[in-house]
Order: sequence, then structure tokens, then C-alpha cells
Amino acid sequence: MRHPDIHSQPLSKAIKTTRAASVLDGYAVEEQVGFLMRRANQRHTAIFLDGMVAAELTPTQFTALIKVVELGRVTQNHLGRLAAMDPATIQGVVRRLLDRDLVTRTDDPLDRRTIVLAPTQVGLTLAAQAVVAARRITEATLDPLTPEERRQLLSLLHKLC
Amino acid sequence: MRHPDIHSQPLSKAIKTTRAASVLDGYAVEEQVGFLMRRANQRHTAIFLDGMVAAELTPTQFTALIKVVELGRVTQNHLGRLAAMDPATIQGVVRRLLDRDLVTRTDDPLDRRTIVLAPTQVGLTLAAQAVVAARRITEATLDPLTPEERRQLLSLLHKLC
DNA sequence: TAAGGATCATTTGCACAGGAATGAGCTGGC
DNA sequence: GCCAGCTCATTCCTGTGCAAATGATCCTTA
Repeated sequence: MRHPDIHSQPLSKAIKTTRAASVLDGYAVEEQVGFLMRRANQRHTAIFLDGMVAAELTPTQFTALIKVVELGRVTQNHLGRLAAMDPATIQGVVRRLLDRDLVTRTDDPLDRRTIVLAPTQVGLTLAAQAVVAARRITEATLDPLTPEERRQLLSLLHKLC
Repeated sequence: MRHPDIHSQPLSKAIKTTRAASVLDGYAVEEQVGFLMRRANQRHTAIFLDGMVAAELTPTQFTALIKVVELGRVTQNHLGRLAAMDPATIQGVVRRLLDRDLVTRTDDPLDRRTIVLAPTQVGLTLAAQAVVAARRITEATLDPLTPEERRQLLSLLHKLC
């Protein structure tokens, strides 16, 4: 039996298995905090988009709109910082809100670099609807948790930011 | 008092303030689970990219590579399900791994629809380095938490997926 | 007041993320 | 054995997310 081909397949498989085990050394990617946060975020985003179909707002658009309503008048960069979006990101988000006439942009005569954003009447009305939907979305997202667990989660997430 | 223009400015401001408060009705977007998860994810992603500069892998590329190494051979769709990425997303991720010769793609003669992916030697070597970096990344991400809090967080995230 | 450094907004480029549509191929039930 | 319905991979589209570069403007300080 000079060519034991019948054993070559299991043998190479055994080697490959050993290699994978030694390479990974017990590392389980689906148990890592990053993987779990990405998945939890995916689930939340799906719930959000489903619960916000009437308002047709994405999570970032909703956040930006709410902050504009809350502040009344705010520059674009400042809004970005409050909403946790960098200038390149907030630019696109604001453009989409402008396209839908949910906010207005005016020049600031005191600082010609900046743009001042403010909510429109349409934006205020939509924000009111959206907040109602958002409360349901938060509830649906946290549905698998008990009240005590919800408090724990929010507290832990705060510590991570 | 048919034209109380002298009061219109403060009055409209008062109305606007009232409106914002009544529109939002106590809703604080930065205290919502979605906002906090987005921020926590942003922080983790920044830590990840910083800690993975040597391997030049994004979180999704890392996850996909690790699963390919772990399984040895896997179809692209199956990999996507394990790595929590839809077909449109996993396609681009796998393409970038192929471009860097970290994985190979072969046809499956038994099912001509599917693509079978397997790690290359380069991929195995890089995966070994990347796992070392990933352990440090997880540690850095969870650094603000005590060991007990870390267990709580992972447990809570599991319940949300 | 002139210069240097900071800030604001924009653009480009790359990488996820998912919905929708498409074409190829497989499979189960009749 | 055939067809309906499923799965697999791809493409297109819209939308985040961030780094880097740019130009305009502001501000501080010498």
C-alpha cells in the first residue's frame, strides 16, 4: 500500500483542525462584547425602522431632529457633537432633513462659517409623532429584560461611553 | 389689544419653548437604549480599529476571518449567518478577504450555486496575530467595568439578541 | 494689525448595513 | 419527470460612520 490515499483526507483534516484550534486558542468571537453589541444594535435598528415606518426616520435622522426641536436653534457642528456624529456624517443627515422640510438652515451674520438649523412646523409635528413611536421602540427593544435588568443595562452602557 | 406686536417676539419664543417641551414631553434621546448602544459601539469600533492597525482588519472582516479559520470550509451564505451579516454585506467582506489572499474560494461540485471558502496559510497566520490583538481590544473596551459588571453586560446583551 | 492656529462646513474615499430585484441552481410534492 | 418554491450569490440603492483634505472664516497673540 504505497499510496494510502484512503487516509489522506482524514489526516489533513486532523491537521487543519489542530491548526484552527491552536490559531484561535479558545477564542470564541460570538462571545465577545463587540460581536454581541453589533448584534444587539442590529436587532434594535430593525425594531426602530419597523416602528418608525410612518415617520420614515432612521435612528440618526430621528436623533438629529429631536435635538433640533429640543434646542430650537443650533449650528450644524454643535448638533453633530450632541447627536454623536462627526461633521461628515451630520452633513448628510441634515441634508436629508432639509430635503423633507423638517428643518430650516439660515446663515448666522455673527459667524459666517456656521449654519443655524431650526425646526419647521412640519418638523415639530413629525417629531411629536416620532417620539410616541420611539417610546414603543425602546419598550420593544428592552422587552426581553426585567425592569431591574433594564436599569443595569443603561447604567453599564453609560459607563462604556 | 388687536395688534400686540410689542409682545410678539417673546410670546412666539415662549410658544416655541412650550412647543418643544410639549412635543418632546420629557423624552431624552441621549438616555435611550438605542442612542447609548450606538455610542458604546462607536467607542468599541474606535478601540478595535486602533488595536487592529497591524492586522488591518475591520470588526466584520475579523469576525468573518475567524469563523472561516474555525470552520475550515464554509459556504459564503452560511458564513454570513454565523457572522451575523446579510448576503449583500458578507459578499463585500469576503471580497476584501479574497483580495488580500486571506481566504480562498472554490466551487462546490455538489451544489453549483454555492461558493466554498477556506483559510489560506497567510489567513491562518494573520488570524493568530489578530486574536492576540482582539483579546486586548475586548479588555480595553470593558476596562471601565468591574469583572462582575462585565459578566452582567455580556449576559444582558445575550438576552437582547 | 498681521500671522498662526483654531473652528466650521464640505467633499472624497472606503467600509459596513440592509432592502429589493435578479438569475442560476436545487428540491420536494404531485 | 416536472414544476413551484426555495436557496445561493450578486448587484443596485440608500444610509450611516470615519479619516483626510480643502477653503472660508474667526480668534488670539505678539
